[in-house]
Amino acid sequence: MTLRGKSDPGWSALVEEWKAAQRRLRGRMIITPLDPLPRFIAGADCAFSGDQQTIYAAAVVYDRETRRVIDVAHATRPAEFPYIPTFLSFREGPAIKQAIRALKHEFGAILFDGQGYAHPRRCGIAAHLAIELDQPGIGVGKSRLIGEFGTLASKAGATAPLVDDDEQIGVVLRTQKGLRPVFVSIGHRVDLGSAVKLVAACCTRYRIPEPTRQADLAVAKLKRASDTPAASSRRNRIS
DNA sequence: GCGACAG
DNA sequence: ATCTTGTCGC
Repeated sequence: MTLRGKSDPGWSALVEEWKAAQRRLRGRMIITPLDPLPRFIAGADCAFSGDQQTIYAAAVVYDRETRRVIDVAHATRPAEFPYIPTFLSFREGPAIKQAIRALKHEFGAILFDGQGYAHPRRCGIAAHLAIELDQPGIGVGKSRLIGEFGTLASKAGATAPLVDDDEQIGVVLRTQKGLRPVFVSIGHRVDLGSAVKLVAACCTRYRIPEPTRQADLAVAKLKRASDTPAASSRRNRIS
């Protein structure tokens, strides 16, 4: 990217290009039940180096039967796109896709950290990446991007529809009693009912479903190992 | 014009 | 996302 800020002439033209790309991807979205719910679920997440110049991504494959992570893959790339609300996938997408493609074990669906359909153009990061990878994908956001929702019970499993412009775009799901809910929306090759069931089925004792949580833990380790002063010194053979 | 705004 | 330990509250 050459233009760096909203004050640069041509910024709005770039924004329109990005929006057009999202609308094209949205046109390729396939909505269908995921049945039966797959046993092996991939999860992906990313983190940034202290100077913000490097993006670390991790992907895992989680076995719902044994409740264990059976595969982990990493990717490290330069961060070349800024964080702009509604364009998150342009920033994190390349690294996350690379990590997912590096997985060796098969999986039947991917859980992403962020919205899928629950996006202004119905193409959040989960939809964007799942469509490009042409794999079943689901968005699991820790907070809301758009949409309104009512009060939901405080017990685990409580849900409320997430609505935007008179359309249901997702489900607000409380995964643990008394904890803040997560925002579930479809990405690709799933329907909302299947998405919510799968996310709920991937939850153990934490707010975040295991595939995504394990990916978060994995990327934290990667970051620690490559972004730490001590680690850098060791790599450079300094004592 | 004034907020809101995934990670 | 990231800066950051203990601490107040259900």
